[in-house]
Amino acid sequence: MQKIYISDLAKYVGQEITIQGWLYNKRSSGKLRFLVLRDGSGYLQCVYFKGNVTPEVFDLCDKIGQESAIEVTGKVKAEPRAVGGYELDATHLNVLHETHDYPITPKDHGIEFLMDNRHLWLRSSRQVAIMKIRHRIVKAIRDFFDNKGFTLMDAPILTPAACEGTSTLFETEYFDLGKAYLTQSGQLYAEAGALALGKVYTFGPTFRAEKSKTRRHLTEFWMVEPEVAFADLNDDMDLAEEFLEYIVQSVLTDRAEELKTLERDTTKLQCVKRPFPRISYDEAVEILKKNGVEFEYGNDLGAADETIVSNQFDRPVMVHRYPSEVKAFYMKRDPENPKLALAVDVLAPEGYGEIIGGSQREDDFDLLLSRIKEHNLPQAAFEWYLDLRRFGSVPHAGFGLGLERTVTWICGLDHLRETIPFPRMIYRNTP
RNA sequence: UCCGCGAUAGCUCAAUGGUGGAGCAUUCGGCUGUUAACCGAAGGGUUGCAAGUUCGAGUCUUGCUCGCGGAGCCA
Repeated sequence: MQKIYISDLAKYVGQEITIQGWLYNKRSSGKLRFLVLRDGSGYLQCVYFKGNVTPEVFDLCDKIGQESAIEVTGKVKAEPRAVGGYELDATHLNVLHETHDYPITPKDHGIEFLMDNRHLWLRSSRQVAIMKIRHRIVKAIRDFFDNKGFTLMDAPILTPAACEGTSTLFETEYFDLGKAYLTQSGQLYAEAGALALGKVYTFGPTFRAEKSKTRRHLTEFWMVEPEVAFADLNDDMDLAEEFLEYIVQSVLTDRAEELKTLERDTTKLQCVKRPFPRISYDEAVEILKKNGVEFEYGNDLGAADETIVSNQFDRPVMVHRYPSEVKAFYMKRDPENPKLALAVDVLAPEGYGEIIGGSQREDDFDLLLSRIKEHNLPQAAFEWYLDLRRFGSVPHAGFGLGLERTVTWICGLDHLRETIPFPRMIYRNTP
């Protein structure tokens, strides 16, 4: 008997096949048993009619519980009444592992219970859809940069010191060398890479020990950070908007089914086409004032402020040239106004907030050194980084995109904890 | 860290200071087209922990633990 996956059913209409999977749900009506099978590639309703199967098989249908591992055999038929459009006229049922009392039932559950059972929750159709979209986004990220001649050059996860000096770091002992820290950004290493290879990107997990407790923060999250030599802030924004358009359109094209499962309003995603609006920090402050917000010039935009600004547009908006005081030490000052940093934040629409933070980097040795001193950073730890300005320094720029925030936005979720298989948050590090 | 809310059956939730219930799940029975199927029955409880007020506490008070929502910080 030919063993196939549910995703390939269309090719086997009228043929007898076997599928291995798990019992997702079960319904019955008199002499009929409807077993809904999932195999990771899709869902299939298997119909067992009492007159077509042995009494043993029919009894088994009643006996096995949700998530039992099973092997079903029968004839594939097109069936408009069934979800997915196909159905299995089943004749055999082989139980590989009988299961009872599976915790996650078809009714509602609370978030604490679901998070405690994250390892099982991942089997639910909604979580499967999110993971497939996450994977498609990761693939789009890699394809985009690979196709543009970027080299993937990953940064270390164990680092000797803070990359930015502000965020709190996870600390660990490192043999006889004292403390090491889990990286909070691969950027500084990406800069070294850009001066070696021209165009690079890092893509990996990063860690922040901030005691953030919101729907937009994880202590461990994935970030992709491109870095380009001979690029300025405008080049950086050009790259960011092309990148985001590519990601969103890839998901729209290839994960329509999953977006439907999530009941995502895709008309909002279809708007994500170049060019994106570009406004300065000053213009953003004007928008806030027009909307009656009491905003003190010089502060960073809060979550509510970001929502007001992004609600003015139907696609991501790029806010550039922030006051340098609220931005990181390595960002280059605007030559036309040294109080401003050549930074850009990309705010996702629909209130999803910042998904990208980027900048043109300070490429002048003396200015960078003075910033390091202003921020009270240990100069010795940054000597290698200063070397990048000692030897062949050139204008360069890059940005970081938070993967989980991007998945949250594209999936239309209200919390990013569902976008990573096993979220790490301030009050949770299990399972 | 700060502000607010919560913890009752395996799960989701009810219960005026006065005999702790329902739906789902489970078990049993019924139905030849179910779509979170439906109908009937049964089993299932140290009301988060500790103390206090009261004739009497799931309910009121205090402390603790755990969690949720929001803020700040950020991607």
